Amino acid sequence: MGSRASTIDRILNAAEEHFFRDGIASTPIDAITAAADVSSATLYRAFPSKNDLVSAALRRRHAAWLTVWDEAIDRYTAPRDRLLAVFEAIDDFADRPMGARWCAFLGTAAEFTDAPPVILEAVNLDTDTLRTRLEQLARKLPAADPTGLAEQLLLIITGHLGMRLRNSNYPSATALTIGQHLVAESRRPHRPSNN
Amino acid sequence: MGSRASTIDRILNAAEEHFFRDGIASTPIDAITAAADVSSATLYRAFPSKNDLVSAALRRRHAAWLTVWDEAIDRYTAPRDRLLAVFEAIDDFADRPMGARWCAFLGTAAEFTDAPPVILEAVNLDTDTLRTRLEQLARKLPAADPTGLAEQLLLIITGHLGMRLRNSNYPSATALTIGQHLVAESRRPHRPSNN
DNA sequence: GTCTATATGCGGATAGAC
DNA sequence: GTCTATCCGCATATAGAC
Repeated sequence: MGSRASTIDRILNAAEEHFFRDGIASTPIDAITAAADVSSATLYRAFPSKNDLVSAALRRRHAAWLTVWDEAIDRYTAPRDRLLAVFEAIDDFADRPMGARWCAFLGTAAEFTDAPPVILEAVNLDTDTLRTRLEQLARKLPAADPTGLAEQLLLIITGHLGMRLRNSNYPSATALTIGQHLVAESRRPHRPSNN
Repeated sequence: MGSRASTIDRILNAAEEHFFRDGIASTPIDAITAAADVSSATLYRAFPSKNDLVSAALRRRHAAWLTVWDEAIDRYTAPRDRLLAVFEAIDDFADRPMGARWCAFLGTAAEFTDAPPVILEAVNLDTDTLRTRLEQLARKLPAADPTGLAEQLLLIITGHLGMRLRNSNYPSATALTIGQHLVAESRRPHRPSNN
């Protein structure tokens, strides 16, 4: 404390804050260098291109998200609660200083039609991790189709994040309620819908 | 047929196709003028600025969406089916020639941190119409809380559209299944969750 | 109404000194 | 490693002719 963050950390802090709040295309490199208090030459020495910087910021952010999520999961013991803790984790993550406007990964995916490989991989890593870990958690409870339940929850999470574009402080209650319904419903052995 | 579309229509066609597939910031005006086969002076005569063109394209698209949605609703008579027809309409709309990569309105909202008023209004119009009409349809069936059900469906719709960013041809089956569950569940009189 | 030509400003990236 | 200064290309928008 008191000692200044390293050059690279300052750049990544500024990148995360600006890219994922204002958008990548809308954030000139100058905004990053100014916020990090480094020259453009220094930035380009550490990160060969703007896209490389985006990728690095996404990867660091992904690691931070997994930590927050793990902490939320570990607050509970019942498998159902540990699965639904993801909604609490999303709130916790958004409350951090560098919270994105809606979702850094979806936002990045939305900005690129053909994302460069370094960026595409970082985005896909997030999706894959979400899906895989939701499925692992779903397997711990008596669900007829854990894979399907995980997919449903992934859609709900994506929907909740997307709702922030329609209303910047969208509350998480609706997503949580739907999640609870789906978990309850998942016990039944596949009743294909004509109610 | 055979007669060429009007200048304005050609511009709007090109705008819709490029803006909502490639992104607004990533689409230079030159790409629009080239596709519409007009000069930049002609475009700026019809639309004072790029933002005005974005707004006009959004408004025309919104009207087209409502038509497709109405057609889907009118294929059914049962209130439940008329409510869930929104998922069919989304598929129909995406299958059109000028289908967006995920959603023109959410995509536009994602690109602007502080959207100019003309654009913000066009985006909000879409959200408001979705919410209002879902609620009207929900009122026709025996739901304990039609407003809440409409909100849940809006979140599902947003989630389904957002999933296209994770997987460009995301099937609508998951969203429809969740929608069916929620409609079925909505008959019960508010059982707040500890199952 | 539509064109050609251009003014004007900005953004990503680099050269070269220290 | 970090700086200052700058190259180069591109994007929005306009002037003025036809």
